[in-house]
Amino acid sequence: MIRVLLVDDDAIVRAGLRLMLGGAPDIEIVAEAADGAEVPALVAAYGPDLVLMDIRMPGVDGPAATKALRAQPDAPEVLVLTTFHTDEHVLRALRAGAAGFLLKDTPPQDIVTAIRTVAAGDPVLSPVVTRRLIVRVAGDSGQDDRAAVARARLALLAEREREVARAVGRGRSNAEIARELHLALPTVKAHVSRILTRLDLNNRVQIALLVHDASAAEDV
Amino acid sequence: MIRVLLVDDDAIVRAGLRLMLGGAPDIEIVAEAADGAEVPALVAAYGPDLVLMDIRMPGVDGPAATKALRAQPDAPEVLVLTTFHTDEHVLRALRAGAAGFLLKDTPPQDIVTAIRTVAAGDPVLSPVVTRRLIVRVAGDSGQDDRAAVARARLALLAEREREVARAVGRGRSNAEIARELHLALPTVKAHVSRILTRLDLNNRVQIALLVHDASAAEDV
DNA sequence: CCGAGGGTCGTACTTAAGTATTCGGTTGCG
DNA sequence: CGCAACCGAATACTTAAGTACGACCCTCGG
Repeated sequence: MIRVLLVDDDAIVRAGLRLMLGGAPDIEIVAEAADGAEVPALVAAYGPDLVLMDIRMPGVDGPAATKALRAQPDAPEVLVLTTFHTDEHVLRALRAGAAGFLLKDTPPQDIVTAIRTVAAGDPVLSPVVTRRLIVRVAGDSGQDDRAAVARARLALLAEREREVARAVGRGRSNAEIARELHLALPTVKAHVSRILTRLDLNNRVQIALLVHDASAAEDV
Repeated sequence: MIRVLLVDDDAIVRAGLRLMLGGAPDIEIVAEAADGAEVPALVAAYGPDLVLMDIRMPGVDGPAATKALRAQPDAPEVLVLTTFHTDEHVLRALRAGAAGFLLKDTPPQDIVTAIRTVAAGDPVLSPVVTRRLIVRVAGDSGQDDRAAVARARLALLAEREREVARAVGRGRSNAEIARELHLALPTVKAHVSRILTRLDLNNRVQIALLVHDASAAEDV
């Protein structure tokens, strides 16, 4: 039996969902809330397996409530069910730790399926949301290559040189680098100079950009 | 009727899929290929609605074939079906333009459903893949904030100053910027100097880093 | 109308960055 | 062993970056 906590400020929506989920024998709505602020107490009281959460609510909204929830150990899974699917909403919800993101126009049967999937620990996203995520990662095209190339280039440097390069990448001046790495100023200059010739760059800004590229985009 | 082209170097896998999809009355396998190189010709000849594509193949592999395909107008949708789901595989496939990415251990019924979904234009991802995508975008946590903060700071600058800042962000020297923006060197220096004081920075490298932060992470 | 802010440029100066060359010590390799 | 690399450092120099002031023009809002 999947124990569900329903969180939506609209009583009509809650009624609709109750009706919709009533047909599923393995799903039970154990409590309801109209505000994210009530969620922690209800979760503590009823220990639901899953929280069906709206995003837009007065007071504590969905993502905020989700974040608070998921910070706890063995928190229930959160399935966000909403009318709004702007980039901001999607991102906030997923970052808050939601395992699913469905639009309210999803067919009832699919919502039931999604609840089972999320309760089982698998993620579920509406097609629109999936498409955006794909576009987002695919939009990074070349990013990975850039990062790989940058890393390969930095690999050409000696250990100490890479340290200096990283410091340059943090926006440090030669003098600061000298202090940080316990070196004399001329030494730092020598390193920077050799980094520039080795990597065929013109100035420290380009070192900084290269270092940044190298540290970006780890892979999916 | 969904017309499918089957692409997999393993004849046994193709036989298995043929059997698996035989039960679906609305799905028809119109052709098969064992190599990505054959795909363009077969697509041209049979005009399938969907290509069920393996990733690892001798010669032209799945992502390469997908990329070639999707470059054409009204190309068929591509559903990648594979045993391997490393980050690299997933990314390459999605970037190549695949609309779906399923693992071969997906239950037959779900594969059939996925084919219908993808043929209808909606994306489909295996839970593992979905989870990675979520982790990836969620992993950017704070990135957005950094980007937003960076953009807000750049917004403090006048239009011309921002242009100079962007040039600095490209690793340009003052002299180069002067040439690019048709300015005198002193003017560029004046701009850079005012950017530094306004944004409370110490040197041009930090301007570059700020510009980079600002241009990162557009939003889903 | 006049001041504020943007944009441009100039001169003059200080400081930081980058180059060149040389040196000494260490470690690893053929 | 001898050579090559890495690491640290020095001196001396050139060039770029950054600061400080002053000046001019333009536009826009009080």
